Amino acid sequence: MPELPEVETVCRGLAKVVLGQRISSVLVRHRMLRIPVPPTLEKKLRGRVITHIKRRAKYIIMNLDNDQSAIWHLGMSGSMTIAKNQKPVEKHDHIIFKAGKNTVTFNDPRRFGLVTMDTTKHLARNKLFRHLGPEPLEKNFSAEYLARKLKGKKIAIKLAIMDQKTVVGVGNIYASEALFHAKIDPRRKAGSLKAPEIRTLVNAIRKVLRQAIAAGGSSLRDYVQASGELGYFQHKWAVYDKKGNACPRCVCSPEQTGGIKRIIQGGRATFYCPVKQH
DNA sequence: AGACGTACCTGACCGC
DNA sequence: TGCGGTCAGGTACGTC
Repeated sequence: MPELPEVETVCRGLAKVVLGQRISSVLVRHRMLRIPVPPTLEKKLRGRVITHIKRRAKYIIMNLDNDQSAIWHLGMSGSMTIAKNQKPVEKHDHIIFKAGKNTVTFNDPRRFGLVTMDTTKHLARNKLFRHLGPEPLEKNFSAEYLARKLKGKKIAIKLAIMDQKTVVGVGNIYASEALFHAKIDPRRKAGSLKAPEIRTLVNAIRKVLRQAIAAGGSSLRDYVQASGELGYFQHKWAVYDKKGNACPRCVCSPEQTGGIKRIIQGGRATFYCPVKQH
């Protein structure tokens, strides 16, 4: 599930509980994630206090009091769970650590996720972060920036905004959602967008991400009492996974037009309204 | 350089 | 019930 809003929600949930806490134990049950879990992970985490937790793109960064940082990524199927009392170990629980009185579990069936370590001051130069574009919710992701970035590009606009070098955090769901709100056809060549369309798109990306974060935040209130699983919240998509349906405020009849369309771009499903998006 | 395609991995679901 | 095929929210890398 994790795109930017989910990762942000996981980050906030973790911060609430483990920030300032000391890690007393670390168990790694499976070392072959997207990249191997560093052999020194346990040693570098155990006994350390978590001093900061933040998100960069879809990565979670935990700063420790030894100038080291743990870098987490949830991949396609990863999750983090917090429990006051350690629950039974489940299949695909790869990393389990205790911070203060809580136990945090990283579970990832497909193992596209990762955890690694780096020196905190070297983070920006880390291979995982070096090529990343701006954060979509920060000021440097502007219409002017995006126009410059898209200029002359022949790839479809949907693929362009999913490219983490263009802007980070926009995954397959929010790419479709943002383009729907901006009324832009996902198949358009990125370089063909006019300045006003780019401005609208920047605002639409911001809007769908902010709304999703807000939805996640509201589901966080009772997170420990509930399942303890962070970042998995109900959300209403306008077009994603809605093939054949009427889109919100639909002006056409889906019986005649076929409603929301599903196509494949770059091997991934794209959903859009052929009537509203041009 | 940019545009593609493919690979990594497990599980859920669907039709036969 | 079993089996094969397809699909899934991400990213890196190889090839043209």
